[in-house]
Amino acid sequence: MREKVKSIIDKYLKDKGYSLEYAIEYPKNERFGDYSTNFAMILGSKLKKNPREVANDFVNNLCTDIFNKIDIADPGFINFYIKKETFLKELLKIAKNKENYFKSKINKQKFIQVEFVSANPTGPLHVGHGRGAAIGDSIARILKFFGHKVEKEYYINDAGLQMELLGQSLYARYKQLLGIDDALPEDGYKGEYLIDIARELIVEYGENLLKMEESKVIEFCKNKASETILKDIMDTLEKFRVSFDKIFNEKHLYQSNEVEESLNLLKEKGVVYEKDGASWFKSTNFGDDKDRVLKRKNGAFTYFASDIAYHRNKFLKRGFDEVIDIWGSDHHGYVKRVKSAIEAMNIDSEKLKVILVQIVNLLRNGEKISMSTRKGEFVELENVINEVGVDAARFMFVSRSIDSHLDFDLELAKKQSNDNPVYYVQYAYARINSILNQLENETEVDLENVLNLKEKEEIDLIKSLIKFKDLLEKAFKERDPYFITKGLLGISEKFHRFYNKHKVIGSEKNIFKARLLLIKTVAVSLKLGFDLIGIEAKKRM
RNA sequence: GCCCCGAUAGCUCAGUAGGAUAGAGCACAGGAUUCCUAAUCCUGGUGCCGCAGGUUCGAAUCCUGCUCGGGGCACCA
Repeated sequence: MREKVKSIIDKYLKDKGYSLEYAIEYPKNERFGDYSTNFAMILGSKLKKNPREVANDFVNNLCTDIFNKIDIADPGFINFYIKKETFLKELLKIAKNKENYFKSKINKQKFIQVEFVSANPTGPLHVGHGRGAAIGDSIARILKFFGHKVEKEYYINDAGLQMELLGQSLYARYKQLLGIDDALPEDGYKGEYLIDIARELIVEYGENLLKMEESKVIEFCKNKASETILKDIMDTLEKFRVSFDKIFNEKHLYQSNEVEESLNLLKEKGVVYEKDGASWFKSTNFGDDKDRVLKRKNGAFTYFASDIAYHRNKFLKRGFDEVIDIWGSDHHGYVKRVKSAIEAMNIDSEKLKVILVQIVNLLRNGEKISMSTRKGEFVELENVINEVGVDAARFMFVSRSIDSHLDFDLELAKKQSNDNPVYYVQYAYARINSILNQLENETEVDLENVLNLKEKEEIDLIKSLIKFKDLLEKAFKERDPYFITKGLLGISEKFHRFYNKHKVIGSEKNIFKARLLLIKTVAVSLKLGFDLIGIEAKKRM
């Protein structure tokens, strides 16, 4: 619909030989029509002409019948009032095309990777990971819906010091349980979960591990701990309806020699130099604050080095057209250097989109829950899911724009009332199904029937569906599922209003048919939105 | 010290590539159900858009400086 209006304006501009950028918006106030544009003001100032004159010329040259009226308002807005019939025809179009109505065309299919969560298997996931998971998974669903080829990936840094510490920590716990006095390494992992794993070791192996060579047993503990924890992480994610196409290990980049190759590639490009016994990447050439170390004095590669290899692998080995990395906002200092490295390898850094997810504050009845490790249990994603349910959690996580802090109140997420937006939208869907359950056969509906819709609540509801299409497109283009929740709330609000004022069952036959079509179409639209953010379309509540 | 993000109603947030009287939910008060689920709907008002300048027909939005909050500035991951 919006495109229709836009194409009319574009055609006018083209005929006149102008090209300019302008806005078409939904006016905040209903009395300014259904759509409004500022192009006359922009063109007016360009041509040094009165915007009203420009607007008048546009209106006088118009030939289309989709509008009821067109107003020119000060200081030069053009307000379009769309005919009721135009909306009703649009409703038929949605009803006919179902989900496909909401898909706008893409120029070409791209092969896109979405990499998210990527938490090291050194401990359970916390709520911050949960937000990243909900966002990443939803983005992948949205991209797929619009026709792109998508691969979801989880990256594990299993080559570094952290995993070593994990192994040592587990071994220490194991010894402690056997009554041997041993302290956790400094900066070791203190969580309870390692004690549980240590117990499993005792059940399986008794005291036998003590007989092994120290380096071997730590290696063994490292693998045991990471495998166990990774499995727990994946279980939690599965429960959260998040799955991955691939788990990628940092180790692989060393085994396949890709870290070395990447370093050589950068050397060939002349952006690596030696200083103080270390190898440095000249990232300042690409706008970074300072140069970064790739290979340390002690001969070990930095995490950054393997990350360069990883991104080279994504673009050059696997050929993604676009890569979306979803990181916690505390990693933002990292963006510049990774992009620098990508550019140094002659890859268009625009192809890498790093999405930084803002932090989550977990609240209970408005009180902030401490994030300290002592109370660590509370902030575990697993516990949150168990407490409030997957639907509420996923909805909450994507219900604010990504770069906005999120206050997540556990009590609110559980409330079964209109405070809670999750139930508000799900309830709308359930109400529709409750009506449909009481009916038997499908009825054929045509324009003739639909023309019977004339109540304000009916037209408003249709408008909310049309707007949903714009919001989906926005979610797609901005790569932010937040806009879907916005659309779902909009449709639900209009539906509840309609429902309270008008009957479907028992209304006059033609009206009944038309309303039935209307609510079925609403159900299809809601269902689509639910699917895209991974929440359940409940038929009863 | 340098860099990034934020600051909008009592609270949580929108504000769509500068536009019309700055919006929504919650909270608060009152009302609606003989009838498709009241987890719903209707009616009420609230703002130095952090501060100060600038750009222009027009700024919450763009520019500059400042204040406050969060985060980042390793041969850690």
